[in-house]
This record gives sequence, structure tokens and C-alpha cells, in this order.
Amino acid sequence: MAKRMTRFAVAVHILAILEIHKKKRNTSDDLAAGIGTNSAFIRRVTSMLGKANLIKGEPGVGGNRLLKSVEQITLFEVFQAVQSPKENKGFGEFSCLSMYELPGDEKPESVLIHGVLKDIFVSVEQAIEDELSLATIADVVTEARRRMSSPNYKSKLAEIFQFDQIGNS
Amino acid sequence: MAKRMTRFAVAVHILAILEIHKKKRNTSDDLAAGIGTNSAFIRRVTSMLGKANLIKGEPGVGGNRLLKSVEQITLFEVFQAVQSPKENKGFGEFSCLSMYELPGDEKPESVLIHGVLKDIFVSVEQAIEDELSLATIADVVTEARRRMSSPNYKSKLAEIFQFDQIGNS
DNA sequence: CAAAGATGTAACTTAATTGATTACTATGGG
DNA sequence: CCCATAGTAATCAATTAAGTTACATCTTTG
Repeated sequence: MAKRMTRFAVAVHILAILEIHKKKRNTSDDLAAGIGTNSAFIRRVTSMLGKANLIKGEPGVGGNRLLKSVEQITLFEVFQAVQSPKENKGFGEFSCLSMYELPGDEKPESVLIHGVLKDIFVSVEQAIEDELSLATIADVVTEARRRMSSPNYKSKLAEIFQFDQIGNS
Repeated sequence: MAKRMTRFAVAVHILAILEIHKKKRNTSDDLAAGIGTNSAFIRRVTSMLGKANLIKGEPGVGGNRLLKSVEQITLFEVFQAVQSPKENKGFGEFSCLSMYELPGDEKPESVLIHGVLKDIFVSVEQAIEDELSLATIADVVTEARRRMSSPNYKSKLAEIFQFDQIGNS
């Protein structure tokens, strides 16, 4: 249990499924079964995506649907949507890395190095943002479909599942 | 307590101090006092840096010294040195983001999306690696020294410490 | 040789994060 | 009305990271 920050990956998966199965209802139970988690966690993620105006859940009737076309949803938008509320440490939008906190009676050189480090962290976060802004959910779906129709799809799939392929020629 | 992953920032700070004060002994107590943590944690970090052949501690005599010139130590090397041993999830060198794990009886489409996501994570990790490979410890020290000698250094320092500057003209 | 002071390291504790679990309310269709 | 489902909150459990304590080992020094 409790692996770190799977929300982003789960969120992208959800959005891709909503596009691929846009005709279906896609309840949180459906999504949970496909991804391998529980429906309450799915609802927590869809709730965050809903607050970012990316999707809309349908209470009563059930299911979730996209509010924007997948070409317009970058992975960075998704990333931001599922961040912890106070992930802003004061020097950047979010952070995988974390700064230490100076004690308060430190030497000036400590403050200077600390400041330089904060700026480095901002640049790393910018690099992540740039990379995640390059692709959209549409790209994810397109690539998944491409792999699906690839001639060696079945053998790749078998490899992933670690089936024994000897003798299957 | 227990902020997440401050080891990298602390490691860079340590290496910068070792360069700036290369004439001093730089015991773990000295370093801990300047950074605002405890000496046991410092020793845990210096131990990791030692295993990466970046520094060498001196048992008995005390202190730590650099084994390479700071121009040759990139921030990515430092980053790798302080990673948790089994931070390799199988799809990249390290990871800030984490993949979920498929249950095993999932639909092919789940496997495909999961695979696309893994590749995206690799590209994000590559972007982080590239960004961290751009700068060395020497750059950090140089920038800190530049700020130290900057004419408005004192006012900036005061700003950081949140001193009341009104009336100080 | 013994004392002092430091590193290296291990065990344990504490704090924080995150997903899992459970439970409840509200909503809308049959 | 009844039922399935979204939305949400509270609680639990697992994991991780830093703090704390302790101790063996290694040099220098008296």
C-alpha cells in the first residue's frame, strides 16, 4: 500500500479511458477495476479533475465525462490538478525535491547557498513543466491505439504479462 | 519533522561549504550547525557522498574533504548519490512521480495505457537529469559568491531575514 | 597507553504522506 | 419509493524520511 504520488498516473489513465470509452458511463467502479485500485480513490482523483474543470461526474445517473477535448488537455494541466493543495513551498509551483529550512541564526553564507538552491529548484520544476506541457491526453490515446494496432502487439502484450512464449512460434 | 527528500539540497550545501571552507576541517557538527540539522543526518548524507567517491571523511582527525574538483561534480551526480538504494522502479533511473501497479487481470487497453505512461515518466526523468546536469557545484559556489559581493547583498539578506527596514534608509 | 574527539553505522522513534477502507449524504432514473 | 452512483469525510495502515541515541573505530595528543 501507499506508493508515492500515483495520482498523476491514475488521473492520466482515467482521462484516456474517458476518451476511449466516451460512449460508456465509466463509473468509478469501472475505472477502479481497470486500473487496479478502489472506487473511493478514483472518486478522489475525479473530484480533483472536476475542480480543474476537466471532467464532470454525474451523480445519480453515474459515470464521468470529459468537459474539454483531449487535444486541449496537456499532461501538465493534469499534473497541477492532482497536486496536494499546499505543495507550494514558496519557490515554485510544486516540488519533487524539497528544501531544508534554515534555523534562523545561520551564517550569511548559508543563506546565500540556500537561495541559490531555491533558484535551482525552480529551474528543475520549470523543466518538468516544459516536458509535461509537450504532450496531451490525445497523444497518450493516439500512442496507445498505435501500439494496439501494431503487428507485434500480441507478442508485446504477452511479454508484459510474462507468458511463456516458447513453442508459440 | 520529516520533510520529504531534503537530502539532495543538503548534499549540495555540504559540497559547496567544503569548497568555500576547504581550509577548515568541516566536521559534521560544523555542517549541521550551518545547515540547521543534526550531525547524524549530515553523516548519513556524507556517507552516501563518500560511496559515490565525491568526498572522504577523516575518522579520528575529523572533517570531510572533496575528492574531485567542484567543476567536475554535476548536480545530477549529487542527485544520484543521495537517492534511496531501490529508487529504480524499473522504467527509469529514479522517480519523483510513481506508477500504479496493474492488478494482473486487467484489460489489454489498461496495459497499453500503462505502457505509454511509463515511457512518459522516463522522458520526464530524462528532462530532470538534463537540467541537473547543466550545473556543477562550482556554479553554485560562484553564484553564491557573486551574490555575496553584490552591492545590494545586505538589503537582500535583510529581506530574507524579514528584518524591518523602514527608517534604515 | 589512555583520553579526547571525530567518523561510520545501526537501531529505534517520530512525523508526514498517501492510498485503502468505511461510511454517510445527495442525486437522478426507473 | 428504491437503487445505484457521485461526492466527501473520517479513520486506518503502510511507507518514507529525518531526528535521536548509542556505540565501535580511528587518529591525534597528552
